[in-house]
Amino acid sequence: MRDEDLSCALLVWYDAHARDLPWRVGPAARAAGMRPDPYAVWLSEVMLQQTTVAAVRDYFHRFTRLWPDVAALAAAEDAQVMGEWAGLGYYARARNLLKCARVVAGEMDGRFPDTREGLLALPGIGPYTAAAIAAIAFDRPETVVDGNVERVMSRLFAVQTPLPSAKPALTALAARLTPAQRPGDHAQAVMDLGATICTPKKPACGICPLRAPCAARQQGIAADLPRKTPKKPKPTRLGIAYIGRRSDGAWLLERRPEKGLLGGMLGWPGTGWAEAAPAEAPPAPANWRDAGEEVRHTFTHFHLRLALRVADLPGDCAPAQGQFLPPEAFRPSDLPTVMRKAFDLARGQLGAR
DNA sequence: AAATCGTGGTA
DNA sequence: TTACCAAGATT
Repeated sequence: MRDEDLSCALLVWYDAHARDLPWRVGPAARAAGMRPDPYAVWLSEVMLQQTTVAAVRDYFHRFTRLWPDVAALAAAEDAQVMGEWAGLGYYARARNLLKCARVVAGEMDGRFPDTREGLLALPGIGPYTAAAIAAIAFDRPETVVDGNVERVMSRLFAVQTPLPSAKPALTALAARLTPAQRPGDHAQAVMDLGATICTPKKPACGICPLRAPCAARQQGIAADLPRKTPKKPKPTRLGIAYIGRRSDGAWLLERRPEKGLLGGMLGWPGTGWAEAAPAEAPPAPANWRDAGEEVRHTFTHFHLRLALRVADLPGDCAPAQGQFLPPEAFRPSDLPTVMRKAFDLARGQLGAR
């Protein structure tokens, strides 16, 4: 089957089966001349980096309600944006989101660049996101390669080379299929196919619009592709966090440094996290007691077992680490997940107030 | 260019 | 319980 016929079959399928997503202008509306808002496309694409649609939906709604356009986001307080991003992970995305919004609002009159090259120069926009915004928001014939596209291409052409080595070859195959007409819909069609039909574990080849030309299906190896080089095992690291509450109800928290894990987010003061057992390092003198239960949490490249200490702190407490935030100045939902888990356990130990 | 950087759902 | 996986970017 010719490449043109493949992409045509894909668009026919997309016209009938496109997912209804909050940030998307569907194929029918698109054909009627509707255009997606580049701000919404950018925001959704950044949120969707290594993140599922299900997890992004509510965050996208909250962000667009709080900040309807790039100028509003650019004017937001850093702490509020980081708090709204909390729980979504990969917090460098939120820091770069703000940087990018401020460049676009401050130096580009609030308009996003409409080319892949222009977009690529902005913070937090890499090869995938630049191509996605250019194709989806501006209908540029750019080739979008994410995990879905890699999977679909590796199966369609039965590429046996394992990822990530196979990435250039898969990109070339995806480029071959990118049509001059409706490249934005094409990009979304491949990703929808990968997300709903050509899934990682049990692909639904029986209802796939590309089942006839698919080389992996012909060979009966669709579910085995793409091959991937094995990952390194995750070590376990240990740490201690100190959750203190002052007599007026204020919590002792710290703003983590911009760089590194959970950068820019709120957290509980404590030890570093290492494979060796940590020594006690209370942020203020007090009667710290063991919370009894530890937090177990898995990050991208290590497991964490976080022991918890809790204490009631005096009104004149002068901590060496962190700062007191009154309860009305922060919500548990402002904390990254590992810190919120710690809060949930410790709050029970400290009792009501 | 290999390592770093989160989280929740799923099998 | 563990491991894998999801619309990757940055250094």
